[in-house]
Amino acid sequence: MKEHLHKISLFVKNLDNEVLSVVQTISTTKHVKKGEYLLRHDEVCRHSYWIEQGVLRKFYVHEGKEHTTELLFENDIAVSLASYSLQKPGREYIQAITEAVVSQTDFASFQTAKKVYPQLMELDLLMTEYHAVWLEKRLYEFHTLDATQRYKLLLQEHPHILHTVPLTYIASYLGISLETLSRIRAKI
Amino acid sequence: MKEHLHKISLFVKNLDNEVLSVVQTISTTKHVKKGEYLLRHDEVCRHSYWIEQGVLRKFYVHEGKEHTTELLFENDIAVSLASYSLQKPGREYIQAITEAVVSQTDFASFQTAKKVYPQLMELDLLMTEYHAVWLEKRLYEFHTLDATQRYKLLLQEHPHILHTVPLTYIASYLGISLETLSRIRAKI
DNA sequence: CGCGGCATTTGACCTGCATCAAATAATCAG
DNA sequence: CTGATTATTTGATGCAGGTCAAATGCCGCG
Repeated sequence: MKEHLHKISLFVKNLDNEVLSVVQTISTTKHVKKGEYLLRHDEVCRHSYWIEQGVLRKFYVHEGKEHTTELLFENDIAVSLASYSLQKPGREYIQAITEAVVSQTDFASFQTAKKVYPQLMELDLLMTEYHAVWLEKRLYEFHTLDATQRYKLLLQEHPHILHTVPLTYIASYLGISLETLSRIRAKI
Repeated sequence: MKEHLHKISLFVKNLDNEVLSVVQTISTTKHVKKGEYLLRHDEVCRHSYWIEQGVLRKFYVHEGKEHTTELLFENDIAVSLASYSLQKPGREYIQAITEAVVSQTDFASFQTAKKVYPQLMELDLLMTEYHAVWLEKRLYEFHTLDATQRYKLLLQEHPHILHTVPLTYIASYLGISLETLSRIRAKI
């Protein structure tokens, strides 16, 4: 995962100034309050959000229960891909779980810009590849690690997570009940 | 998922002939025998395989046990993304589970072609988006459906699967033991 | 300071699926 | 056709993690 991120940031570093300024033009900075939603179930995801500050989560509701699919931190990109890529309503919510600052990019504008600047098409590809590989990793972890191992790994990858993310969301992200998470924490 | 595939095939239909012929040039047809491997653990995935005929599977081995991550049919593309996108060794195997015919495209050549023909870059993006959305769907199903429901859904989406794919691989793909699959089938 | 409301823990019990072992059934070479 | 081999089923048992309920801790606030 590290290598992928490195490849992307290298690519961004080498972008032409013209391209960078175009991206600037079609993006706007947005301040969001804790608890605020950037996307709701059944809405079309018309923006991608580059997180400058704060923590967001992505989740869906199934049988009255929230399932957290992603926890998003600084420099992550929040977008509901299924909805975004086809511009049709999706099932996911995107919510700020702390005060946050995001750079919002409009889907349509970015689409147009990509046609004019192939570099942006390539960047989009790189980021989508990264997302796909991340999803594969997540599936892999669910199939090869038990709850305790997944919790430990999460702490390792995000040492500060306990300060910013409530245990409910962590449990949900790990795919376990709050009670089980509590027992895991008691044990360690 | 259907819409995504439709979008992709529409895009391919509208590709310039020049671009199509370039793709032809950098691809070669390959006949693979049942059981044959197109990729092994720790190898770099240097090709993508467009399946013209037959069935393949993608899997990895963890603690001596095979985990099937994908079952691939006609018109699917077999590639180990984590390995392919960074051209580094990966954990996955790709194996033919029936006699098969695939069109093999070289990574490096495709990379070059994409730079020359932005349409190919766009196509790659569309396919990668599709793959990512498919992975999200798979995660969703693991978290919201029990083993029986997943089995039924698989049959619904691939009615002929029982003819071509041994139960071992189906169980492994569903993330359950062979015994559990057998009990599910007895019950229905 | 004490109270109401939320977050977290603890306990008792349950269930889906894994594992191990053994019995059948299907397949195939000779 | 027959015995060996592999695929599938059936049975017995165990366990990770779920659910429900109750207890405890932790505020902010009047």
